[in-house]
Amino acid sequence: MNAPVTLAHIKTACSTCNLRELCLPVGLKRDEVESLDELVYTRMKVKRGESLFRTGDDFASLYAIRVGFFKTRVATEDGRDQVTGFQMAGELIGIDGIVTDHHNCDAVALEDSEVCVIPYSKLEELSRKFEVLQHHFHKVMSREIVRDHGVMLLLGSMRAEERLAAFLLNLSQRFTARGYSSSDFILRMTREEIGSYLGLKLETVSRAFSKFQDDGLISVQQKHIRISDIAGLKKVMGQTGSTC
Amino acid sequence: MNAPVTLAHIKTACSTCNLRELCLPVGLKRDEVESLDELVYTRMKVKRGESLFRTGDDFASLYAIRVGFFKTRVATEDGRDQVTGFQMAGELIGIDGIVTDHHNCDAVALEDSEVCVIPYSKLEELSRKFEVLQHHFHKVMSREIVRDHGVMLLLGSMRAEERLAAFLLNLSQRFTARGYSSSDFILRMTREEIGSYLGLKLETVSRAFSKFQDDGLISVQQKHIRISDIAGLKKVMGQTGSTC
DNA sequence: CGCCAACTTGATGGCTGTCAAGTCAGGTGG
DNA sequence: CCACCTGACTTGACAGCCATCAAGTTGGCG
Repeated sequence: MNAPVTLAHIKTACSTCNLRELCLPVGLKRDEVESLDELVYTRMKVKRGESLFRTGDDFASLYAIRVGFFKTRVATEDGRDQVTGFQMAGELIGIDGIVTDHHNCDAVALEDSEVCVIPYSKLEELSRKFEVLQHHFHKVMSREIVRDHGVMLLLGSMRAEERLAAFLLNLSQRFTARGYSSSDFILRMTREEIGSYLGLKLETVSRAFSKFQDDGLISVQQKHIRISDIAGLKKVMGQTGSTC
Repeated sequence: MNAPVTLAHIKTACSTCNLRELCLPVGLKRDEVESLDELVYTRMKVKRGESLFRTGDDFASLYAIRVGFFKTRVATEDGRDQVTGFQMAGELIGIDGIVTDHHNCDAVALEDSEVCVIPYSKLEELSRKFEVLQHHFHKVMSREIVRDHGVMLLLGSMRAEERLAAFLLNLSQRFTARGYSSSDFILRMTREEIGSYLGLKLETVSRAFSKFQDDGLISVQQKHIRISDIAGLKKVMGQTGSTC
């Protein structure tokens, strides 16, 4: 009861975090999770609109999102940019920095957020000790690669409405995994950011939302989305169009 | 001279491989590279058109390309597919399989090829022993993620000619790194495969090649490409078009 | 109450997909 | 050695999807 447990320690313990079913500790046993506790020294708050890191920043840590919502984006010299992902609680960002020791994208908070700072050198060190952690970390990176390939498929071969349907279904599924409604949620990003992610202009995104609403698949009220016909959305995503 | 060195051993030693400046041993010291030798037990030949692995196959190994050229592709149930990359000598494929213990894409040889088989469990085991190997493997995965983000940028925000210019410049650079001509090479893939990778139809790819030739940037003779104006290609890639 | 960013909706145009016909190169068999 | 065949490629004509430009609406916030 009176054990010398500091507030800071409580605050940063993976073993007591309510995200442990989603975050790095996924699938680890109780004592293994406890070994992770020493991985996370600090937490950081990032206000909406602020960057957690930017392209070119020195890379030192990965970040596990504890609360909030981020987007990552890459840019070219000539001003073009592309949203490469939207990340929510329990997801890990910053892996892009390992290869060059500098970050290769920007991570921007889309709402007031909080992240666990995971010093990368510490993660490598613990990975050498704990096989399960090592394997889990490799899985996280592999999953990101597979996810990226899925986005390529979307960008390379789907039409506007198919892309948006896929996007909504993906969000829905991820909200479900976090215990939120799968059919009723608030978008944290603008039409323009959705468009950038999907390779579309904001007007096209807006039109597709309206179309889905007219077709009775969803109802849209600005950022508030309610999905009324999941099967219908899946059908939109699946239809190849004209080619037989 | 008469040391009992088996042919098999010679054949699979990273420490004597002429790709060691490109492959897993990149940046490792001599004795560290030697520790990799036990990582690679076998080599495999894959004939042109054959698959090294397919979606759904059990995952057990990564593959380092020793000779040849591959494409990887993902597909949806409804028949759509997308080439996610072209891999050449010294590059590592199969990472997509870690997350689910099953491969998540197909890897098809575009010419008669040879790969080193790297048992994944062995790689994890050695990674726990050798910090440098661990870090290097993480870098390989991180690089793949960063590369994928670049492809997303290409697919999401570039026009047909910009995409093809970027593609040619990327190939050129990778050939250079392997000691081949940067301006004169044979494409191993068809127009359709290039199109799939770039999110374009084969006719559009063909037209863009012809346009580049008319503009004096390259000369095209079926699969034989000669780049005559690298700077010109870079300019094509850089031009944002109309938006200012 | 007014301002502004975000969003919606309409009109128009262009890039690229689609369909079609023809060319080229390499390999096979007579 | 030549004719033929096939897959890959090129080129043209046309159409459709989505970008662009423009105007108006909504909702949040000072």
